[in-house]
Amino acid sequence: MRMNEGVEWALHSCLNLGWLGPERAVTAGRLAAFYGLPPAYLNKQLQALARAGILTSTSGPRGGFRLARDLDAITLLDVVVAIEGPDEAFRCTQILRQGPGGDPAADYLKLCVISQAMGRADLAWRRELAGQTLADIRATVERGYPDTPERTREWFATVAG
Amino acid sequence: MRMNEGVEWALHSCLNLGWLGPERAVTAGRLAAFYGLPPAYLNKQLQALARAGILTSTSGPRGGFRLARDLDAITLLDVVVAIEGPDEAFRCTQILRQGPGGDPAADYLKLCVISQAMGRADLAWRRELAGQTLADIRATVERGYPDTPERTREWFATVAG
DNA sequence: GGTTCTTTACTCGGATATCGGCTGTCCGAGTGTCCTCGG
DNA sequence: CCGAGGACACTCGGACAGCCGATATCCGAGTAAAGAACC
Repeated sequence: MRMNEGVEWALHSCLNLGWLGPERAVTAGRLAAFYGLPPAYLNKQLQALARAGILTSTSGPRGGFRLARDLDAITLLDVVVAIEGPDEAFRCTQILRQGPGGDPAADYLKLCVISQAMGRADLAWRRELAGQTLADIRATVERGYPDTPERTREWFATVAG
Repeated sequence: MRMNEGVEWALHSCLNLGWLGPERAVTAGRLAAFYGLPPAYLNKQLQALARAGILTSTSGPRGGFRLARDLDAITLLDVVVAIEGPDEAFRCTQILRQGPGGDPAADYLKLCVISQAMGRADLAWRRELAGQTLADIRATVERGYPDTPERTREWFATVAG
């Protein structure tokens, strides 16, 4: 049960986009170079964010990605779902159907007590993720490392891309 | 981010072992036949439960698996960790080290705000899993389906294995 | 000089290889049982 | 009849393939900008 590595990249990239502001679009290559990530693969993740409506993408020269809305309207869950998909980790395969006394027509996703319990745990996880926005993260970072926004802007302004 | 299918099998098998009682050991083949699962693969999962101290295993004729302790001392988290391993789903790769201003010696597992936030979500998930024992599950099942214990015992007693 | 058209270079987007881990299977080590043989 | 020894069959345990999804890469469609040509 390993989460897609792109989730981490996407979260950090969204934060960076937040510090850079929505004026300019930033290419996947620039965002990848910031952390030394494979550009084409990060591009794939950013595409997923665009499909989910978290980013907007523009092609051509001076194109790239920018935030579709402010960071306080983007939760951690939004990003995770955009990359990982909406399915929960535990998937009940309804093996009770195969057992003695099992009803092939029953919906054990709802009936199976184990499925319910695992669903509650998944819900607690999602609730925690949905309770934190990227603006919260940004605020915490800026409180602990006040020069991060300026350094980030500087890097994207000076380093050739 | 898909959970190992063996977790579902392990949970259901532990419940069945709880209904059958600790007097007799039950073979992986019998437990697998109950749901029509591949016997050798279920055996692999049960081995993991034995390594984790949830089950005890005995070889030879009249051997098999039995519960190492009562169901009220086995949480859902115990079973999940036994099958999936102790690592959490989100693994911070500390990409901040590679970025400008990154400290190669810093422990970003603790410092990175994103890592902290994802860790909190994982903790909420684990807390929910640890808060429910298999005895709770058993009680809920018996409340909704009172004849399940007897039917299960009957099946294991009558069906040849 | 201004406007329009063409060329150009750049970026996203999806299609295409490659790799690791879950899924599934098989055979050997160990062990309890049953039978046989001897006392 | 009773006990000891041995053969046997059964089960776990770990070692060995197969397959699917994540990882990583590449090339084409579309586009905005820059330059050239024309008015």
